[in-house]
Amino acid sequence: MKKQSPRTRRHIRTRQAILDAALSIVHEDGPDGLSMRTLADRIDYSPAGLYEYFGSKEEIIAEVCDEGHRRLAAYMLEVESSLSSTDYLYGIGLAYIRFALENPDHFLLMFSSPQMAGDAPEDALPQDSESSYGILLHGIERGIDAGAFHVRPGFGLSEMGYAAWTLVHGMAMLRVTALRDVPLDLDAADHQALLNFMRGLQAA
Amino acid sequence: MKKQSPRTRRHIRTRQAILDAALSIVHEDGPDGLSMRTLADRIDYSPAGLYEYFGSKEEIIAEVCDEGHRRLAAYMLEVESSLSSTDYLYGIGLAYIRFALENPDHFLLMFSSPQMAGDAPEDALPQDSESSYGILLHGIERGIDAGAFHVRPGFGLSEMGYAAWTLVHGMAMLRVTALRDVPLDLDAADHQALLNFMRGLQAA
DNA sequence: CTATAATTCCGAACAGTGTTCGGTTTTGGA
DNA sequence: TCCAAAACCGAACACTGTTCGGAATTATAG
Repeated sequence: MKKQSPRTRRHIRTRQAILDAALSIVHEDGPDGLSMRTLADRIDYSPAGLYEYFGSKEEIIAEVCDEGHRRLAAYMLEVESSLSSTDYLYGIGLAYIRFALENPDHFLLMFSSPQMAGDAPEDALPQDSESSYGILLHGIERGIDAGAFHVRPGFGLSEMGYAAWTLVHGMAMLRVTALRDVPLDLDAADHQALLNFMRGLQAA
Repeated sequence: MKKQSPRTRRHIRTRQAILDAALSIVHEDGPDGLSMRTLADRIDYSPAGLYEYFGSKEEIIAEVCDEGHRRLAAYMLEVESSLSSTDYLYGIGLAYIRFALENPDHFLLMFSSPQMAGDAPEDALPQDSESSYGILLHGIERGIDAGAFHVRPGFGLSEMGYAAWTLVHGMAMLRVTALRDVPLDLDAADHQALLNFMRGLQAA
């Protein structure tokens, strides 16, 4: 399992250049600005040449989405783990929303299409500690272990994680779609919604 | 303000036929199946003829989205208003999700694009009792008036409405995108998430 | 009833899209 | 050195939304 030949090395390099250019275009001009021709132009290739590296445009977009999920997870990993369990979970939620607000087109691309999203749902949601959902689950687990969150029949870690995910996802999604340009203090509203969520977790 | 001439009557009739056909195509083949040519074919028109009734494809889609919001509101209006305030609000949330699950493509079309959605956000969200959000607000107001939901500083009707909307929207959105085809009992998870939300509202 | 004007409708075309194919050049290994 | 594989591109195909010119239809005014 050594290094590859210079050819395959260039291959993966230009492959990455394609993905980088695709991501740039999405961030600059939105998903509609991403065409095989503009993409090829940016890296001085012919449109046909791209098909030497990807089977279709959808494949490229799928990889852009994967990168998005990695970055989303990175946002969530930035939260200080020294915080109290409630503050920590609160920070996780804010990080999710912040990623959406700072990368609206990327976020929309990741979660607007029925497929996308690297979900390998065998019989459960991805619990690996490097995926965004896994990090979220970890935050809740901390609260449970600390006795801050109250587990009850039918409402354990999984259900709490689902509830938290849907809440922050709904806030993020609405703020980049229907509530874009609404002149209200949605940060404050998010704050209150998260507090209310945790009140439910803490209730005896 | 009498009836119109037979010409304008035909005009609005074919106009409606276009919208009906567009909605059918979205439901049958998804948004990608909706092209000006397939749309024109279905009502025995030429593609160019459509531009006598709509300025662009986007205009047509915008009206399809408007119709979607009306139908979403209709789902929520079906909830028995004789229920207790908590059961009523619970039903409202389920109706929102049910609409998304039964009309995934239509729902995605309504909430995937940054613009869309008939949001006239002057300085607040639409509170009219015929919009989906207005109905949701009404459900929460009932709980407040009945003393079931506890108002606190910074967390009044508006904030509760926002929190409820984002929660059900997140559940609906994820279930038609990332969580599509996940073999889990998400209905049960939705149930628990809604219960947890209300626990927060009820907490003293 | 007859001109005239407005509306309705379509064929054809334009610029753009993703993708495929054939052929040419470049490269790596035997 | 020779050959095969990989890389790359020009041209084309089928599709998209949209525009334009003209023809057919319909309503209105004289």
